[in-house]
Amino acid sequence: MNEPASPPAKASSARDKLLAAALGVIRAQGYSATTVDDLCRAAGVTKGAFFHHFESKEALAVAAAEFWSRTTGALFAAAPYHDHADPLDRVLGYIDFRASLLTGPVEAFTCLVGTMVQEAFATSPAIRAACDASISGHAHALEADIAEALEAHRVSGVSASSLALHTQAVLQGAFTLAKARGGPEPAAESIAHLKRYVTLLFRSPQPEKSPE
Amino acid sequence: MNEPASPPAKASSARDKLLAAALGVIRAQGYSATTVDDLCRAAGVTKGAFFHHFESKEALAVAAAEFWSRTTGALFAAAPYHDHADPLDRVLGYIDFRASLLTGPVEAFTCLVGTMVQEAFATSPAIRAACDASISGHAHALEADIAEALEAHRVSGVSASSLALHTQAVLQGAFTLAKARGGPEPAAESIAHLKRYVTLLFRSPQPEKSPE
DNA sequence: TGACATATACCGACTGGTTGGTATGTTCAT
DNA sequence: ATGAACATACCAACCAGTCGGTATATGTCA
Repeated sequence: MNEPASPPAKASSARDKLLAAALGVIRAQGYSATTVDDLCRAAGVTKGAFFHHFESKEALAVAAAEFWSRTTGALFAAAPYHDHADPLDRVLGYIDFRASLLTGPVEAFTCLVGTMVQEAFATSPAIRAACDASISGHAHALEADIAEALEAHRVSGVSASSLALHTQAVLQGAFTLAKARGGPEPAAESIAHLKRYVTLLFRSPQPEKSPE
Repeated sequence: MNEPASPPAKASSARDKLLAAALGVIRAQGYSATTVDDLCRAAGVTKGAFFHHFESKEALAVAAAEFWSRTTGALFAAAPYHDHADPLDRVLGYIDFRASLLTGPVEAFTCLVGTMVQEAFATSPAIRAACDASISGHAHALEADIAEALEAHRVSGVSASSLALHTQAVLQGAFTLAKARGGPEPAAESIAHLKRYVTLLFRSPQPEKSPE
C-alpha cells in the first residue's frame, strides 16, 4: 500500500525467500493447510525471520499475492504475443501462450490467487482484496488489445472488460478441473474452447439487435 | 462403497445434520479452515456423534462430496429445461438455469466440490477423487443433450464430452471470480459468454477442415 | 412375561501434538 | 552504539481423534 518508497533499494533475503517459497507451497497445499513452519522450512529461514518481515500469516498471504502479480506481470509483459500487428492476433496469441504454460505437475501451472481466494474470500477481506487486485489487474492488461480488436472487427454487444474477465474465469475454471482430474488435459481443452469462442465472436456476422 | 444395503432404511439424524451443515460451513470457510468442532456446532451434535459416523474429517469430506452430488443431482433432474423438444434448447436452458441460481451471498451459490478440490487435490487422493466424480458426473449428465444437439445441427470438430466439461470449467471459474469480486456479477457475465459461445458454435457455418 | 444379551447411537471429558505468535536474545553493518 | 536482520526457546490456544460411559431398541430363551 504505502511503503516508504523502497527500503534500502536492496530487499532483504529472508523476505524474498519466503515469498518465493509461498508461491509453491500454498499452491500445492492451500492457504489454510500451509503452516508458518511449512513456509519457514521451505524458505530455509527461521520463525523469527518470518515474523520480523510479516506481521502475521495473513500479511504474508497479501504480500504473496502482490509478489505473484509482479512476477506473472513480468512474465506476460515479456511474452512474444505482443508483437502481432493485428490486435485480434495478440488476443489469440495470449490464449495460446496460456495454453503453452500448462506443463509439469498441476500445482506448478495453477494460480496462487485463485487458490487463495477460494479459501479466504469470506474470512479475510485483505486477502480477498489482494487476490481481486491480482486477477482484475491481469484482466485489465488484456483489455486494451481486446477493445482494439472489438473495434477493428466491428463487434458489438460485448464489452472489452467483460470479455477480459471471462478469459480469466475460463482459466481459473480450467485450473479447477485440472486439479480435480489430476492433469492438464481438461485445462488445455477448455482453453481451446475459449480460443474457439473468441474466433467465432470476431468472425461471426454481426447481428443488428443488441443482446440484453 | 459396499455398505450392507441400507442400515435400517432410516438414516441416522446426526449423520444427515452433519452433512447438511458441512455444505454451508465448508463453502464459506474452506475445508482446511473448517474444524470438526465447527461442523458439530453448526449441526448441533457432539464430537462423539461425529466420530461415531465418520472415521475422520477426511471421510466426512468424501461423504459431503457424495451428498453434494446427490442433492444437486436431484435439483437439476427436476429443473424445467428438460422439457424442450430441441436438444440445443435443453443445453441453453441448462445454462440459463445455472445463471438463475446466482442469488444470495457468494457462499450460497458456489460449488462445494470445486472449493474442496482446490485445497485437497494434492494432499488427499480420496477427496480429489470424490470431487472429480461429482464434477465429471454432473458433466456426464449434460453430455447426452449436447451430443444430440451436435448431431442435429451437424457441428463437427467438437466432442460432447469436451464441451460438457468446458461448461463446468466456466462455471467453476465464474465462482472463483465471484469470490474475488465479492458478488455474483462477474459470474453472471461469464455464464452469458458461455451461452453466446454455445449459440455461435451451433449457428456458425461449418468449416470443412477439422481442428487439431 | 421378564431377565439378560447384543447392538447402535450418542455423549463429553480428555490427550498429545500442532499452531500462530511472542519474548529475548545475538550478529553485524553503519 | 544503534538499529535492522535474524535466531532460539517458549507459550497458550487449538486441533483431530480417543475413550469410557449412558440411553434405548430389539432379540431371545426360559
